[in-house]
Amino acid sequence: MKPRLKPRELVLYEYLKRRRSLSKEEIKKYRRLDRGYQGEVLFDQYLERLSSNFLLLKDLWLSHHNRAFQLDHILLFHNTLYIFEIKNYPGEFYFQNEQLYLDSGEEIDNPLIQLRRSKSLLRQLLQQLEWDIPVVAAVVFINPECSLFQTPRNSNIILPTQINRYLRQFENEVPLNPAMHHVMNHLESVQLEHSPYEQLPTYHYNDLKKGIPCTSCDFFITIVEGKKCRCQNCGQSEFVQTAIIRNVEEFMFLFPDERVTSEQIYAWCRLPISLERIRYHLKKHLKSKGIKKGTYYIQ
DNA sequence: TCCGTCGAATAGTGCTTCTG
DNA sequence: CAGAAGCACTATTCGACGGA
Repeated sequence: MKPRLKPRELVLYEYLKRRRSLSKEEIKKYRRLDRGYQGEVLFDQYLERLSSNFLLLKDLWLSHHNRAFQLDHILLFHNTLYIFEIKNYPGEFYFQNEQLYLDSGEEIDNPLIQLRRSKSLLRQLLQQLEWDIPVVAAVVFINPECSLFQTPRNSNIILPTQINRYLRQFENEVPLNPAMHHVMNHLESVQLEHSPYEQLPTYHYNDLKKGIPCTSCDFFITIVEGKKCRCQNCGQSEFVQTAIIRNVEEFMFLFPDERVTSEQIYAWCRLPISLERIRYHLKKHLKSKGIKKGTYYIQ
């Protein structure tokens, strides 16, 4: 099973939090994204235990009549599609009049409404292609510390304690209809590249702390010993080349429009090593474009 | 056009790992 | 175990740029 990729927004926050302070709003958003991602990874682990009579699509953004919708998990069985929306909320919640509230009484978005919309749009998308495939949808509250009260009956909500029992229904599935491969390939081919609702925080090169963050404690690496560099804070050591390339990837992610030159990366890594050494690794791990002055590197 | 500066390429060095 | 091969790194060379 292909590992689930972290959403771009989450990766961006992880990079930014090491290099500048986040605002309260940014911290809130970062935590929400991280929790969501952890929930999806957790559900992936449940699915890994299932037999192999199904296909799985992860993290698809689709669009039908200009209305975008996201599907965390799509499972394709013999002749049915299952879509699951994962909620990793910790704490206590209750339903009242089709609305979802925090224990404190604050109303939050009802995932059932979002799910209903996704299901409807997916079904329309399939119908347009003349695929008459039933779609089953459910919201999975995956956090073991989540309690839901007054859950509406037949509401397609799966609570943490019900997940295993729910998934057991798939154990005796008949072999997959080969046509489902076409459905999967089609859905993959029409997926949107990014979330249309993605709101990336703004940041500027000059505001970001330069250096290479340690892989285990985020402290900036300052010690180079031979081929390895070491974190002064936790002692974690890493090959200089992997640390540089890791930091180059981060630079490319943060500044996709900037050219990766040896000088640029020399300043970005801020390691006590020569510019030539940086250049050596760039040349080795990336493709160089241009000659002499102005040479830059691409993946 | 000349010349100083900057920056990339390249040849060379020393160390490690592989192989017969 | 010795020589070959590969790798990481450095010193030097060479070319481009730009100001006078």
